[in-house]
Amino acid sequence: MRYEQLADLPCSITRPLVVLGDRWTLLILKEAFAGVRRFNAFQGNLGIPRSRLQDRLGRLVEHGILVRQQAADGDHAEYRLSRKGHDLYPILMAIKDWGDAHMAPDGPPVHYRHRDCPGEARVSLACDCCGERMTAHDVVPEAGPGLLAHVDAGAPG
Amino acid sequence: MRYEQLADLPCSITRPLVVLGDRWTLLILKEAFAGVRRFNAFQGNLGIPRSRLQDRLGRLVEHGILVRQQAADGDHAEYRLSRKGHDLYPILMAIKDWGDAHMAPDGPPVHYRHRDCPGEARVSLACDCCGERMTAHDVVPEAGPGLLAHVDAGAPG
DNA sequence: CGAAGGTGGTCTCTTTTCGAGACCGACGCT
DNA sequence: AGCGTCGGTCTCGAAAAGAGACCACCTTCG
Repeated sequence: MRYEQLADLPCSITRPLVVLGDRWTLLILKEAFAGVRRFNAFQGNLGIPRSRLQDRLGRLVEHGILVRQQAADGDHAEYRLSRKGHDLYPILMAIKDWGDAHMAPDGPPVHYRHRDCPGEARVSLACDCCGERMTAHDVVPEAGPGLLAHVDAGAPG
Repeated sequence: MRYEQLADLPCSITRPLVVLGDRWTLLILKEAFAGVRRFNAFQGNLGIPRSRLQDRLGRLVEHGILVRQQAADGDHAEYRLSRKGHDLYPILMAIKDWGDAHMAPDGPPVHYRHRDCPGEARVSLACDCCGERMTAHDVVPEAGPGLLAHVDAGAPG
């Protein structure tokens, strides 16, 4: 039970990771972005045990990342990305960039191409004020409103 | 044993996730980016069981993401980010952006500020050719050299 | 009608992983 | 000697994952 409590920490990296940080969740979401919507499709594509998939899909629905609904044409279930889920795309693309750079000795297995353009999707870290590119060295952490609210609410320690 | 074999798939999202996709690994790396280098510091900050930490650090060193060395001044061990590890930063920042947007009702707990600038680090997905901002809808997957090499090498199926 | 096949979903049983905390040897200090 | 800290190891009970059978429901097709 200790691990789940990490979600209470005032940290916007830790909190998502408690939801996304496991063996299968991000893989399921990757499939969802590839257009997969059906239980058996997720299961077959990933080789994930059915009970595990059931659990993970349920958790993602609980968190509002996926939405479960009956398909319009038939009556089978569909799992679709919500807006919140859709916003996870940069995370997957950042992983993709790293994978291409460091785990793809033969070059990228897949190009994530820009529609109607020779270019390719790439993630970049930049300053939202001056627009300059940034790396970890350029970053200075500083307390924000969420931290103050957390302290005011009587955080332990 | 099935799960580890996902690393053989020609997919630059799947392969990193087999390394990074678990409860603790990305949290450890988050600490590393925050400047943490010592075993006991990782352990204390995260509350991770010592044996687990030992295992994870070892795995990250094996993958060349962290480098273990004896500290110059003393003789205690240090774990530092390699170049490869350093390149993971955009992933953590993408997670941070999502956490700020969807899991921080009181606002960001921490601002990742640009040094000497009022701005803040933000991840964006853009085309590396025309520079246009992109979302999942603008992306078209297309076979790349890594996929062809994988097929030529006699991939199953 | 009844069999076949697909759907999402559940249950059981075994193996693997995780978590908590004691324990260790090496080193430094006093 | 006595104590504290360091990274690291060991044990053991608890939790999670994996495999695969099983289920009810619905279509389709003979």
